[in-house]
Amino acid sequence: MDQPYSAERIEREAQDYWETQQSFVVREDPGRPKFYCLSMFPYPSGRLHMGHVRNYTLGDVISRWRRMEGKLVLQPMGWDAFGLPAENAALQNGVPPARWTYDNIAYMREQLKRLGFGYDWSRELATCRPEYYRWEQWLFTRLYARGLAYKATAPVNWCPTDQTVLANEQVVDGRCWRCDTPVERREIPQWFLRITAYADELLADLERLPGWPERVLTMQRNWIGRSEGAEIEFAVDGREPLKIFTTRPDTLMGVTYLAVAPEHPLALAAAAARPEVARFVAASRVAQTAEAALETMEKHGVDTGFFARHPLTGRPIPIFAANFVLMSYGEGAVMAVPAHDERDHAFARRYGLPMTVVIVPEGHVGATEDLIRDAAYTQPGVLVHSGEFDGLSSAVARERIIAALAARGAGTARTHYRLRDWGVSRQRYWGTPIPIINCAHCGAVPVPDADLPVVLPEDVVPAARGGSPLKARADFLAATCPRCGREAVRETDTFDTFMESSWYYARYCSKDNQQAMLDERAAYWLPVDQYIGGIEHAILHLLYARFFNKLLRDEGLIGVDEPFTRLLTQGMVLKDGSKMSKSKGNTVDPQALIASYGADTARLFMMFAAPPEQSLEWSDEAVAGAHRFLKRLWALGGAIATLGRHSALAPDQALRREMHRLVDQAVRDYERYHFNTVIASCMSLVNLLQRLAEDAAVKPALGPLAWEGFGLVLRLLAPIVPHITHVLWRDLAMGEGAIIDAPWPAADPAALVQEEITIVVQVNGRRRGEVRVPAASTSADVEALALADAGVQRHLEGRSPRKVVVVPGRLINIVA
RNA sequence: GCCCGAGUGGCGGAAUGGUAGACGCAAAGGACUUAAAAUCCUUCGACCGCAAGGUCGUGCCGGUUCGAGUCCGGCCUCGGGCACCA
Repeated sequence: MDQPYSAERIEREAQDYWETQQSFVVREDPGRPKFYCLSMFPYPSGRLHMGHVRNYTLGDVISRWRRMEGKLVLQPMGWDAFGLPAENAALQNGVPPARWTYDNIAYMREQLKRLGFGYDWSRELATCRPEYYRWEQWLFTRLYARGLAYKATAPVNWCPTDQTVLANEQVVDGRCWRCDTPVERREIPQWFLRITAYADELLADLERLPGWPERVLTMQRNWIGRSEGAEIEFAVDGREPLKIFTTRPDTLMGVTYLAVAPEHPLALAAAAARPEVARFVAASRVAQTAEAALETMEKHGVDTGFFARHPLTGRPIPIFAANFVLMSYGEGAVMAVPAHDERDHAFARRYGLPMTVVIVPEGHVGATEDLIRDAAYTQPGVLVHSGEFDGLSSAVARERIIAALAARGAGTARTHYRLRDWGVSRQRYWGTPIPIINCAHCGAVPVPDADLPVVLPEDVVPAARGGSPLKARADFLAATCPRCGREAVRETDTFDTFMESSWYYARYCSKDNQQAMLDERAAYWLPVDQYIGGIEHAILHLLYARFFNKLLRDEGLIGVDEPFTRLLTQGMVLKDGSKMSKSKGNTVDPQALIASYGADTARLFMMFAAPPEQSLEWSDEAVAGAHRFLKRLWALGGAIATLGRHSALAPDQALRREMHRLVDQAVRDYERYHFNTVIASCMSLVNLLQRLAEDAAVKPALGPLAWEGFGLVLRLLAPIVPHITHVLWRDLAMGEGAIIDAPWPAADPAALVQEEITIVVQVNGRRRGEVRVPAASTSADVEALALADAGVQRHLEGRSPRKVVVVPGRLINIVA
């Protein structure tokens, strides 16, 4: 401790201690309160980035803090190891995705260890290992048996030059990122999980997640998008009727056309007869699948020449083919009410289609056409031009119109979800093989349990063109139909990587079990008490994980309804105001930070620079500032060591009160997860203790107070900067064991008692002074003192108070 | 286009509807030093004033309230998500 602060030495000593003591390896103990703290596992991209450092520091701070509070803490770590970047890397350097991934994991594991995170490494898992994904395959076959997995067609981005499916990310401005060819939309058969069967429960259970940020709950609610409406059948002369869904059955009498997808049988039939429809259908193939692209593209259409019959009036309604209608959503057809829907309005204008106003605001006078001159009228209102429904409100009309449809067998009330079933097929190599054998006679047959896992060959280097390399692997492809025993071929599609990340939180509990997916240990640890990750996962990952939890529950594998009790969504790490990214060239490598300042400085900076949920602006100067604080803390330890530890004299009460006030503040801020203000309080404590240590040289009675304060601040800082506090605690012999096992501190309530307090005095809401009053003063006492104040009298300018508002213990406002 | 957030000193940020700017960074001045670095001390929202003190100030416009950074309505800008990046 006489030596200057050396992060490298200190951090090695602390980490050696945790390693030899196996400090973070945990076993279930039903007699103790458990705390499962989980950070979203990383994709092994090669090196940690600042977002990881922030995420994992937050998780580690919470874990260590709960442990000091007396909880049995599980904090595991693993690797979300399947995914597209490994294939992209393979294209660049010819290394198999497996090799690249395992090398990355090895490097990043060392980085995590160097940062001092308290993980139970005995539970480490990588999702690309057969012993992990075999259970995912097993679960899929169970879901298939229960009808929760099924096959249907869905659109993909297709590059006609490379003859391959592109991810949305690989489509740039509507073109292939490699060869610049305009991307086409293709409908191909794919596997789906029936998440919509759980839509109601996924929506309802959001109410049972008070530990989640409100904005995430709102986003999920909107994403699921439950809406009440009607399913309506429009008869088509000489063809199958069209089934459509609408949330606005009250506008039914205003329907002036229908629109079908370009791939719809009706559009294809029209294309055979009319060249302009054929041209339109062909042109519509050049399109993307992303919703953002779909919503912002030019809306085009063409008259198919077919007519539908209005279900109530029998009036003929023209049917258009339109590029914004997708075949795979619903029935591939929509009804259009241009007077009351923005998109229909714009489309009708473009093609000179009629608009009929059927809803007007209550009390509307004048021509109804004026209502929709510039835009559709989308609010509810009163019905007009709707025959027998005229004069009804939108709400009543919905019921009546649905009843009228039902009476004719042409429609029914229906609940609809924006949420769509989850397409889990990927036409890629580096993923979990879908455990299906395609037999010419029996169709898609699930692989029997005894034949699982279906192992992905790891010696493959994928190519840019031509789709999955598994199609060229005879050893992988060849299979025998489990049902009829004839020759068959294995499914070559792999799972969406969101599948693996949807249940890893449970597998950590039973990681070594080769006989079952999960066991009783999962029952002990689940649910996760605290989950921590980026806000960018607010919808997809978190919704899929919630869905999987319910699937696992319904398979009898776990007992809880929701996987994550509390959720912390951390903000991004920015530099110069924007997200760090290779393309922007504004990245800062955490490795350099660790090398020059050490893990504690990195952790301290990350926790101090912003509250967890906000974005964090990178600053080299602020990092240096964090390091400076650690040097001061170290030097303070040296100064404290020279002071007397015991004294018969009473400590300075005012100083002790200030000390415990700061401790109290820090403890409260831990509860709120405001680690930046925890650190602010600790800095104030260190400032106070520095002055105190100087004064103690001449006033020995201050020695014990300095020791007390230092013991408190070390423990408050221990979760954030565990290395330096470990060594200082040990070298100053602050307690029996290591600081990681020391009890969590609390402010001494006796020290916090004040005899006199300061009350702020306002006149008409503006601060005009303050008065010192005994802590036990009544409102009347405070008012009398405030009114006697010279400054108050001056600002009253002779007026008498009309009203006096007293906030006990804080403030008095005199209104004159 | 749709859904969800965020905007406070030169900078990061603090503030259960109750003293706006805690804590830190940067900057300026000073101490120590032959000098520099390191360290320590002081000042630090804008404007008026010698001072006491006062006025203005939390993206913009409006509202609720004794009192609004905080609540409500409308805008602007930036960020996240939009189902095949993870």
